[in-house]
Amino acid sequence: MPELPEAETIARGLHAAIAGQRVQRVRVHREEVVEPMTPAAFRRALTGRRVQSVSRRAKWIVASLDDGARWVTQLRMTGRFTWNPPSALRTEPHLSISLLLDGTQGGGVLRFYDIRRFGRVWVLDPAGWSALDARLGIEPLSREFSRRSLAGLLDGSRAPLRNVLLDQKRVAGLGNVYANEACYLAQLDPRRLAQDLDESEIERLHRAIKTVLRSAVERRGTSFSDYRDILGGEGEFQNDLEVYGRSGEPCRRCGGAIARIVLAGRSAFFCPGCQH
DNA sequence: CCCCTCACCTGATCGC
DNA sequence: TGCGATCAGGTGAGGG
Repeated sequence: MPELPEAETIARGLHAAIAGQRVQRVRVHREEVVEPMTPAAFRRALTGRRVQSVSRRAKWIVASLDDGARWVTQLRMTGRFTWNPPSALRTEPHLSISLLLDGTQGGGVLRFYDIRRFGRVWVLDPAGWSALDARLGIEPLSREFSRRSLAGLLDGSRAPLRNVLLDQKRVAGLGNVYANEACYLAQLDPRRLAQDLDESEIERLHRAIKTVLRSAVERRGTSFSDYRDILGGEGEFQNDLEVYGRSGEPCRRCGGAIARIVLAGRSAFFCPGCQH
C-alpha cells in the first residue's frame, strides 16, 4: 500500500537511476493506465524527452522533463516500478508500461507493473500539473505543516479523526497504515471527531504525524504486502507497526489487545487501553 | 459544503 | 479438491 514513505523511497530510487537520461522508446501495454490520455499521446509526450529530476508530491511520483512537462505516476494499491539493464521491450503479466532510457551511465529499462490496475501514469503540461498540485493538501513533512495549520484543517470537521487524516485535500500523503499509526502515537482514539481535539491533543497529533512519517521514510517504507522499491528491496517499517494489522495482539505500551473496527468502510486499528 | 458509501480491480485466504 | 465469499485500500463519483 504505497503511501508517502513508500512513494518517497521510490522517487529517490528513480532519481538516482534515471535523472539526466533520455527516453528512447515507450510501450504502453495496458491502455487504461494512461487514461484519459491515449497511448499515442502518452508516447509522443515522453519519447525523446530528458528526465531532469524525480521527486514526490503526496503519494504521486513526479518526474520533471526538459520541455517543462511533468511525467506523473499514481501508484494506488499495487503500482510498482522496476529498473533493469537495457533489453528488448516485452510483454509480461501485469506489465502496464515499459520505457527504454539512455544516458551516460548506460541507461536501462524502466517498467511499471500494476496487478490491480488502479494506478495511473500521465504526462501533464504546466497548467495540468498546477491543477493537480492545487487539489492536494499540505505536505506533512514540510516546514509549512505547523500545529496551527493542522488545527485549521481539523477545525469544523465532524468526521472521525482517522478519516480526516486520510483526506488528501487536507494532509496529503497519509494512507490507512500511517493514519492509524499516527493516532496510536498521539494516543488518540481514531473515532474522535476531528473538531473536538483540544490544543494539546493537536500538538500530540502534529508531532505524531511527523515522527511516524520520518521514521518510515528512514526505514524505506512498509512492505506489508506488495510494496517494493525499484530494485525489488523491501522496506522495514512493518517491524515497527504498533497497531496496523495487529488486531488481537498485545499493545506494546499497555499490554491490552489491539482492536479492529471499521470507519468509512476501512479498517481502523487502535489500542482501547491507551488511545482516548 | 460535508461526510459517507460504493465501484473499481486482482490475488490471497477461509469455510464448507 | 474445488469453489464461492470475503477482504485488502487509494481515490473519485454520487447521494443524503
